[in-house]
Amino acid sequence: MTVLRFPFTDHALTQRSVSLESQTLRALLEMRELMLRGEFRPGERLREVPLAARLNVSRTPLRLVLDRLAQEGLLKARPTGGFVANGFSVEDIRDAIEIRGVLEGAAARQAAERFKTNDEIARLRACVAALDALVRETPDDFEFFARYIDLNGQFHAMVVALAKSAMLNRSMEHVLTLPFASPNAFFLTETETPEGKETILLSQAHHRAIANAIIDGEGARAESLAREHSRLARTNLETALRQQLLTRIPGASLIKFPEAI
Amino acid sequence: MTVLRFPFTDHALTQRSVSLESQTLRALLEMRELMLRGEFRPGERLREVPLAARLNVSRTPLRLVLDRLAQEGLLKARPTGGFVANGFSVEDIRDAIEIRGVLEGAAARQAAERFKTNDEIARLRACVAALDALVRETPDDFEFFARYIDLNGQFHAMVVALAKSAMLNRSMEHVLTLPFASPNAFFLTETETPEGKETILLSQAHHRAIANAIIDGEGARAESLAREHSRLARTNLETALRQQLLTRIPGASLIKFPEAI
DNA sequence: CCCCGCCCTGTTGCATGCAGAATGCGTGGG
DNA sequence: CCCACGCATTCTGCATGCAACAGGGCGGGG
Repeated sequence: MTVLRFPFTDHALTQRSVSLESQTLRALLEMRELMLRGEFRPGERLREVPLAARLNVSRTPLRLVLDRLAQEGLLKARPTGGFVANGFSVEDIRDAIEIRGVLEGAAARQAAERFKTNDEIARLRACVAALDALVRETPDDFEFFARYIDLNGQFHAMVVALAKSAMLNRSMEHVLTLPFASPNAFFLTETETPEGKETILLSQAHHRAIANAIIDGEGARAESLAREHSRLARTNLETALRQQLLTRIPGASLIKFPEAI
Repeated sequence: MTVLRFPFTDHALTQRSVSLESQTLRALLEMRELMLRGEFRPGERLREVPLAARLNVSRTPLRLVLDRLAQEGLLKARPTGGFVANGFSVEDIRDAIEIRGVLEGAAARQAAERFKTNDEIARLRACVAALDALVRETPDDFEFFARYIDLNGQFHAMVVALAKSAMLNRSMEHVLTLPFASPNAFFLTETETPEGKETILLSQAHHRAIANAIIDGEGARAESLAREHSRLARTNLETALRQQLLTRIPGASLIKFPEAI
């Protein structure tokens, strides 16, 4: 998710001319970007006035954004007012992955149990086939990365969509607001470790099996497969921890370590 | 959750003298109350100026509240701006219960798997014992109702707390912002149907079994029990539907029926 | 030397005013 | 008669100013 950067950070020139979206949305996107880039240390207090100046918005939309980020979990509201950048422990990341696994498991089961049109099945198969073809090639260039991340994200989104549960969608979105809970969070660490390639192949085997279970209506199997699939992310987390690669995952700067960094 | 009501709805008298809390919090609580009481029909557009007048706040804190309620799912932001009261189908309620079940299942399993202090175990046992004693009495008065709702809520909260996962807590809270997903949502229908008493006893049997499984470290059992436990809410939902008792659950007015009400 | 309390500055919470955009209605044309 | 277009009236998004509050530092007392 790339975010538009503006070529100026200067004076209070009327932004109306360049802003194609609302101030609030612009500020929200840019603020998320700033946080995920690690512009704020965990625990750091965020002051509205300088932030507003930095984002080129007034305090009114900024406060909306801060409130929203607090709901998403990236910020924490202080009881006395104001906000603080939130930090996440490695345990938190494990737990977030666990919850994604649980929800994806539920999604896969419901997807298996509920009615699916031929078109939906075809698109699921197509997504898996595309991933199959991609991981067989393995040209480790940027094009490959982008395509894998796209297709992997599509697959996971498709499973949730096939569950046809607006409520599940809602919960899933909520979990995924935490960047390191995303199915793609550990892709970069996968490409940089010796066992990474293996992991990607295993991951794709999971995708195939999950899709088959869904198509065949095997709910219990779909669920346990999806859960196990999410454990790959956890394995990747441990590997990344061992190899000090954690800076490669999104939102890395928000991770609090017990001792030094 | 009773909400303070103010004895005046009149002119723009400076509220500073009577408001013990922030305007935003007051407006948030009152707005939730209004929605759950059915003051807005599903799909109805909410206009800021009259609402602000009604809640005796200015538009600035009100907009924070509306934005927040939209995140919680009670409102929906229109693409062109403004908000609309959200409606929920019976399917949505089923799905929300399902997700609560899935998350509570995960909580129960993690609670079983993770370390528990003697004190925590004692408090869990005490809660179950209190519920046991309560349901054995069965004096169907208001006092009983209040106590059951309190203890039942405590039990469910305790299971989540024992999972010791801030992330799970966060997800659970998010699901529970939908009133009909709460573990207590169907209590009133339970007290009004012939099979209700039976259901309460069965529910309590579940509580006992879940607690034992957690204490004994039987994760898989705890999970499947907790899931099955949530199915009681679904059964209650179907019963309530058959007997037209759906108006007794919180947020009833937000339910959209295919045909007439 | 340490702790408690007061004052002062910086910061947040909120109200309000303004400008631009949406929506609904009326009118005219097909 | 129906549809489309334009205008007027809201309504929302946002900036700004003000007042109260927090919290940090300094001074005085124990």
